[in-house]
Amino acid sequence: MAAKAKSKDSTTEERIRVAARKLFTRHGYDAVKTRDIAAESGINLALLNYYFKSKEKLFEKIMQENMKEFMQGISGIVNDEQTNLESKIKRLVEYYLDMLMSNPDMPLFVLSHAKKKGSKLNFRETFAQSHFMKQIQEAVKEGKIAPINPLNLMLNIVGLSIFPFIGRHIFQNEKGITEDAFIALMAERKKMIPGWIDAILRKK
Amino acid sequence: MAAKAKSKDSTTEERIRVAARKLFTRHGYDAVKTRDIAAESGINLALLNYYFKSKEKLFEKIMQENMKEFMQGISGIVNDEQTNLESKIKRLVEYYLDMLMSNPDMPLFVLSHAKKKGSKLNFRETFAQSHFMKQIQEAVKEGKIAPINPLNLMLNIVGLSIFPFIGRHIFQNEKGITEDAFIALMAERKKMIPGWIDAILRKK
DNA sequence: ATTCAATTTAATCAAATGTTTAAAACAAAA
DNA sequence: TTTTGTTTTAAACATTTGATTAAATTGAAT
Repeated sequence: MAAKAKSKDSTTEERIRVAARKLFTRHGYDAVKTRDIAAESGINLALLNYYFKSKEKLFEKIMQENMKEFMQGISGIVNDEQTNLESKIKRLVEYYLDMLMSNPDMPLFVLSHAKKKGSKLNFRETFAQSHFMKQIQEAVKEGKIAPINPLNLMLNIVGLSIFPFIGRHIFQNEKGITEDAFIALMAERKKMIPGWIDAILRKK
Repeated sequence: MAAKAKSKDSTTEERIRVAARKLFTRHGYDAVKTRDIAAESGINLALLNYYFKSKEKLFEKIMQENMKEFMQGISGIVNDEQTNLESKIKRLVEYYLDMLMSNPDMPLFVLSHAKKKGSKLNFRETFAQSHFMKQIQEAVKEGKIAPINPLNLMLNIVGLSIFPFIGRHIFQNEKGITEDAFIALMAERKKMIPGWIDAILRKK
């Protein structure tokens, strides 16, 4: 029974998928070979084609998963009619910081592959029809916040949240900060970014 | 004479270097094949090895060039003792926006490869000993700006400047904004970012 | 136990890839 | 014109790569 439960938790297909996700997310499509994935998942090379038909098909699957995870929580937040603008901004920042703390390679992967057909990722579209966008426009009209191009606001929220993960290797190395310091820095930013965005919005 | 002048402007080595820079910057190391570079530069495949010894050596050369360009103007700006804090921020933003408008693929390349040995890119180090850093610390001490971790300030300046280029494919596509709109958006940000940073620094 | 389907294995295949080789072509100097 | 050095060319090489194949093994149903 224990053996059966273990088998259920780790099917061959699942092991391949997990290994592929790890490698593709970190290194991208071309740098990762089918033999790398086979080794990482502890399977025979031919099983990759047996279960996923081709390297490319496997990659597309991983790409969809990553894009979905990157976007998944956003819709709920930006379309929630029970929260105000300030709260939405805070939740967006928290969503990204939490997600990326557990998967720091994700944004670089997502942004590197956003141009591929099939990626189906459109920030602008997601925000354009949202309740969040309405709230911004109303606040500008009521003079509660400084006029700002909604796309710029979106870029600022996402950029301030994501950029440190994308760029972490340019300051996290032997001459830079440690892994622990990076984690502390991100925790600090998680708290500070909503305030920074607020300052930008209230700029005179 | 005209033929001689032309030959001087376009040596085989130079043509290979230019083609390689274009392709590597856009697509990265593994996705670009030696035959791609040969085709792009209009040379015989073996010349790549004749002039640069190996694909890897050529890539390292391109990587150094790109890293250098990415960092080159910064030192001058952050160590200039004749300009104040506000002016330095403005010039940093302008430096990046101008550079990246003419080479939008650069940041993704630089950040993707920052972890490779030989990349010799360290933001934190560049800023840590700078006059800019001193100015920040003094301004905080004098209560002129809100206390802020200098690394966070640096990340905010660079992130707000660079992120739209890194992320442009997630909002610049058939369902998103046009190339012209992107250029206009960047021109707008070039003007707005210094003010946003200022608002962040003066946040109460 | 037998049969059939599903999964796994190891070898093979065809094409791609970075590199090397040797000869041809070119350029410069004597 | 000849010699020497440099550059270019096309073919070949050795290895890598994604994919296929056929047989063996395993698992499920009868």
